[in-house]
Amino acid sequence: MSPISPISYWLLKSEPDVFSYSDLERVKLEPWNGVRNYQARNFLRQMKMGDLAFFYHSSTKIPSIAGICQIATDPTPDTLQFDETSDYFDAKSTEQNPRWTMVQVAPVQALEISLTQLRELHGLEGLALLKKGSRLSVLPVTPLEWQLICNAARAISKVN
DNA sequence: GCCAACGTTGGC
DNA sequence: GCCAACGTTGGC
Repeated sequence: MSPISPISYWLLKSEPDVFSYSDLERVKLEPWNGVRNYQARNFLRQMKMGDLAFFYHSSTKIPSIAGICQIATDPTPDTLQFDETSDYFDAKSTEQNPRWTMVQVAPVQALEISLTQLRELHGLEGLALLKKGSRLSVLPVTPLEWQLICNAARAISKVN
């Protein structure tokens, strides 16, 4: 009776100096909070528990996808928006009408492919990550793009 | 460290 | 509602 909805795919950016994929493997579960951009927030709100995401390392020597993680919860209000001591506090947010959203993420597996290698693939022309000037920290990936990237990353890791 | 691109803020 | 000024992001 309950139709199984297909999972969706995403990409999450993180600066590895702040929080890396290996940090996620260590802690096992991490709240993806502090997102304060409406477009990124709207994507967070579309996530469902069980969705998969690439974990992308930005602002680092070799910007890369570093692993796959799973969206481990449905979206909930970002607790930091209510915390007056947090940099992410938002005085305009109320418990009744929260403005910002978070999910929790869990590691699935390490998977490496650099931004340069991604740019060399054909079929990623629509991927927001590769668009000039794109600064979105949470963005959707189509099933085709997902498969293409996973296949390419595995082919690369066999060569190395 | 530079700088292009983008988002936000605030005066008008 | 416009837009200049400013702050941030993130690749290079």
